[in-house]
Amino acid sequence: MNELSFFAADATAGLVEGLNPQQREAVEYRGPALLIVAGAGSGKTRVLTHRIAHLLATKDAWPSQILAITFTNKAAAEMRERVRYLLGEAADGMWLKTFHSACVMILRRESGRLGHDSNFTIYDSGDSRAILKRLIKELGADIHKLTPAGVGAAISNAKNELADAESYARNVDQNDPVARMISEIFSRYQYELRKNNAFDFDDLIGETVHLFRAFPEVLAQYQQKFKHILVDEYQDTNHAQYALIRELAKTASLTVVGDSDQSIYAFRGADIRNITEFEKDFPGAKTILLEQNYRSTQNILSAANAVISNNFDRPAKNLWTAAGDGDKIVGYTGYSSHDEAQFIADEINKLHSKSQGDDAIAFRDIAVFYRTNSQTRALEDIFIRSGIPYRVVGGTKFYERQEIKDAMAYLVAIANTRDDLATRRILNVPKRGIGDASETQIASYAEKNNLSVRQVLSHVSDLGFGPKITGAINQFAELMDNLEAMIPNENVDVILRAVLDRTGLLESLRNSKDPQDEARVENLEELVSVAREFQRNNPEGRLPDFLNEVALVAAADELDDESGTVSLMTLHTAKGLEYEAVFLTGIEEGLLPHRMSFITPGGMAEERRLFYVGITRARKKLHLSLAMTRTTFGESESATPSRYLQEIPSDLIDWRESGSGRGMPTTRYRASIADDQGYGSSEGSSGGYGGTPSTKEKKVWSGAISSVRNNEGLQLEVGDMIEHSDFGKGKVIATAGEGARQTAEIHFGSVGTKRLLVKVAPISKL
DNA sequence: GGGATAAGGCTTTTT
DNA sequence: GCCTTATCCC
Repeated sequence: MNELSFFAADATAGLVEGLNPQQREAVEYRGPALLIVAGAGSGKTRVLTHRIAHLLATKDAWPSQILAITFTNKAAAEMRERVRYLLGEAADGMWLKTFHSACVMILRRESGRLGHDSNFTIYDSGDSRAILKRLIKELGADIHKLTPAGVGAAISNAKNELADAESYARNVDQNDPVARMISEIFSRYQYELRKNNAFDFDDLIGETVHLFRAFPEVLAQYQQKFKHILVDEYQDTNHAQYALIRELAKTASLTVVGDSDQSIYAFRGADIRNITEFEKDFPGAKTILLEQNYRSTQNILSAANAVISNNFDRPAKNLWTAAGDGDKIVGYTGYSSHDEAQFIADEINKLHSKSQGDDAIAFRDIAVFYRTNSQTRALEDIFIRSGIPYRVVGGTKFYERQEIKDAMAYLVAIANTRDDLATRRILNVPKRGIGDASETQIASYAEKNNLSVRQVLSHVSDLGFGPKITGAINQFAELMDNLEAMIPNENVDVILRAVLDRTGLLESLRNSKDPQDEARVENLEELVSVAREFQRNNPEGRLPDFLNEVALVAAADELDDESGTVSLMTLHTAKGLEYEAVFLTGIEEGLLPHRMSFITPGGMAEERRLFYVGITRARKKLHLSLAMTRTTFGESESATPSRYLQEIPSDLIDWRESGSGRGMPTTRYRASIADDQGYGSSEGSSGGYGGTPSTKEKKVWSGAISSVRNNEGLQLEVGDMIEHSDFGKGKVIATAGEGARQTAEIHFGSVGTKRLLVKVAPISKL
């Protein structure tokens, strides 16, 4: 149906054509507050885009008066595209952004009031961790067993609750030395951010709220601007985001869309009460339920409903579909994660094969989900071997690669000269003879004289370095000045090119013997294309704009709909997406639910929602798989099926036989977990399968699957001949210790004599 | 200053 | 099993 033609006939009728009554009401309703409870697959994106288009078509709002918040940049771009299609023209001036990018926009304009320059840097978690690591070391906080990740989480949680370092300190038990240490680190961390002219992810939201509260005239400006505010995935907003919306929506009409059953970001501060208590929060709010699912077959929905109904304390809700039952869900239990992966690869090949005729599913319509990123290893191994084209979405991200971070650090350092973190990162990259000692000296001079590291570079004569180092520093300072001078006039890709060429970054990689460096060169070329692409899309964009965009890319943003590859991603990344065929992997106790959730209040319910999100991503084919043994830490441990599996009515699942002839969790196993709803009480319960594979079978598998370097059991004696993967043949001349701790002194001829830990050394006995 | 090697630590999920 | 750090040596 061509919605455009309806629009031509009547400005608004076409916008509700083909919608069900609830959807239609959600599009047409006008009032101060509207909550759209949108079950999985109930067409909420459609409703949201049609509502925006409807607001514009009825002249209830100008584009510039609309603020719509989505979870990812990709969702925002998609929504803009769809609104444009519906209206037949671009709705320019509309703010269609993520929370973070909307806040960046505001902060860039108003940063002066907060003591920042408008060219501030956005620190990602890696940057934060680097600062925290240094502070922990400086303060000797490691004696309290404080880790950068741990302190970072504490600070992040505080910021999500809108606490700053001072208020955090006030609320801390002063008799608790650990708590006092954390609040000290918090305060110094915040000082570092300010000094470097930087915000971390949480600050983007929190500081915007603080800005609005400290400067009512600024808030008033934005309140006047936005007449309609729409927020997607409202169940995953945290307190800071809630407060932001609350401030802005005081004078505007607010629409929120969400589903409390899909709230999966509690660990990031998401507060499910934001949505469950919306009606209390905004008296007179209208609530509309979307319960008809247009995505999945009945079997898939029934499984999803059955699972989620085990969460108590949730508003009753039942998704239904007019589509038929469809195929049964396929279950599979493998010996090992590699066996599981092999099953998935085989199934994917079947689904994709031409023998399926018109039902053949394209690779891009197939997705594999998992709980933790480390699960990709086995999947990738097997997919490569099976020749299945795949793409890992998220995970070790492009921008987290060392060479990319180095190149980006140059760009950041010239865009924001106050950013010492960036400047210090590249001071000696590539190697130019400014080592650790010199760097520390420069940094402490900066600290003493209240200068940025960059400024110190031009005081080099005061530092008393020898001529060699002085020369290197001067050269570096001049290079940075020249690059910086390019910013106002040159395109981003040109500046990046100059960074790569003039700093010697590319050259040092090209001359390197490390084979990995070849890939790094390619990655840097890829970065240049990214910059070029950015410049094409944003002809007016300057370097700081590019840095913004790059800092805020989300995992799901990388998805390329056109690619002919299977997508691999975490369950968290999968939120909001849908596929013809879905594989849910590692449905085991300890993985889903994850063992960390056993000790987290509400963890079991949140993990169940995660499972629910995964199930509801599937349109036609759903596969649930697990492994009997899983390798963590290189140790192979036996795994038990997830308690969530037995929440699915057994007639919905067709358990395929595994290699052992035992495909499904047995009755005995089921009985053992049947009444287990507590937190973690099943850990250690041995239930297991009708019988775990024999030791022999296990050995065969672990041998077949891995290139594990583990010489356990290998005992060496003086006089033995061995071969080492790097040093070649050698002769044992002495040994010490026993078992796993045995060491051996081995003479390798011309290479010399080495002392090695027998268990882990890459050696074999001849 | 810089490279190589071995010991130690660690994994939940992300903007 | 993989990544970061500590230590040794050139």
